[in-house]
Amino acid sequence: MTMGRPAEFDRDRVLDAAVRLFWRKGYEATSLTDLLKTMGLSKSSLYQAFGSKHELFESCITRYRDTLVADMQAALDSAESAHRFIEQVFYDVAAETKSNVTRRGCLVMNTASEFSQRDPTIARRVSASTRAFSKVFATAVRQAQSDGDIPADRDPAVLASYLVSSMTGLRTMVKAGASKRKVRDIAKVILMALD
Amino acid sequence: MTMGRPAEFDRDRVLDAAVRLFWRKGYEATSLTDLLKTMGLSKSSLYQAFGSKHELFESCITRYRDTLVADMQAALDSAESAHRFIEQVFYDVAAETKSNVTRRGCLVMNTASEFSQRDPTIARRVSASTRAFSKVFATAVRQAQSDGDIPADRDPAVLASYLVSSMTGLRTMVKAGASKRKVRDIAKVILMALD
DNA sequence: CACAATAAGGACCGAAAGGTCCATAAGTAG
DNA sequence: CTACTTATGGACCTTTCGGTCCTTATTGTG
Repeated sequence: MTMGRPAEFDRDRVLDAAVRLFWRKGYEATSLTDLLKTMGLSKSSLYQAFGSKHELFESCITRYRDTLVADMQAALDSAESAHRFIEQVFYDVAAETKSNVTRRGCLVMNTASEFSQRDPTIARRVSASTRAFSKVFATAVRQAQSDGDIPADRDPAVLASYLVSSMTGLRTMVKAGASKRKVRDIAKVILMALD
Repeated sequence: MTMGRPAEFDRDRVLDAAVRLFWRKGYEATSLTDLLKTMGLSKSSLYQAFGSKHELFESCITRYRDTLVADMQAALDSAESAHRFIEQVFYDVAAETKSNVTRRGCLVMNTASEFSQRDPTIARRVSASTRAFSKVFATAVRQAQSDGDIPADRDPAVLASYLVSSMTGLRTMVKAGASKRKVRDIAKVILMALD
């Protein structure tokens, strides 16, 4: 079996570039030309490696989800406490207010908002990703409960969903132009639900 | 001064049709052809009456905001209490779970998510609309405070922003495929912040 | 009735969309 | 070195995009 010519690009690297682009501009507003330029490859390469714009997008959602879940898990593991981790996640959103680069919400929830409705394939991925995020939060909540930072009688799954929902809302507020101050005030109220 | 031929369509009627379409599909995914069909008018009429797709969208945002604010205000006025009004607004979101027609979030926040970033004109409208929604909530909070249903020491403006943020998150959860049960559970946690 | 003013229909436009295809380049395995 | 396999670049294609413009229809006004 012969191997043929090897690709000149690293799949994950160019996928990350595509993720960033979709993340910033959404699916519809991102053109093939945009993608080609950002990913630094030719049309043939893109189609051969990823199939189509739509399939590329699906791969991006998956990659984004895997990366984010891993990052969250790592942050949780290295946090001084699970409760502190949850707090930090929300206060970090306030930082997104300033920087232009990060004022883009969450790719998964942006996608839910943009066209989860019209596209069953995407809908399934969005739903799966939401569950994955929720799972990390649920772990954090349970941990915080055994630390005594969250009342033991609260349902971890419900609180986790609440955190995902609140996170989504807060990041959308950032996109809507809320000030750092306002974001922090809202975060404070959100976190009160854990007491 | 002569008057010329009168338009065959009612401006607000066709605007409402456009609102519904943009609301469901977003800006980019809505084509002129879509709009023409839904609004039931010819290309010339649309351009003459609304200028361009972009200007039409701006008009839609404004119309949506005015309608929604009026509806909210009316619901608040006719509610048995301000606190009950707030509760109802959130539990109503759970109803959006089933019906296909209303699984579309809030046009303003969808817009914030879709392309508020890239478009200063839209960003200003989104921000203004967010403030308008917040204002209604703030009124409700103050009213509920004087009713004794919300502690008097809470900041009405902050709570109002929190409600807008939470509302946005919750409606996005619906779009992401959350079940009615889950939406109601989250709503319950959200409302706890008012106690 | 004639004129002015506006609406409506639809042909038309350039640009850009996503996608295909083919010739050529560049590797690997024998 | 040859044969085979895959990658790459770019020409090309169809469709649709938002938008313009000109003609024709329809109304109010004097």
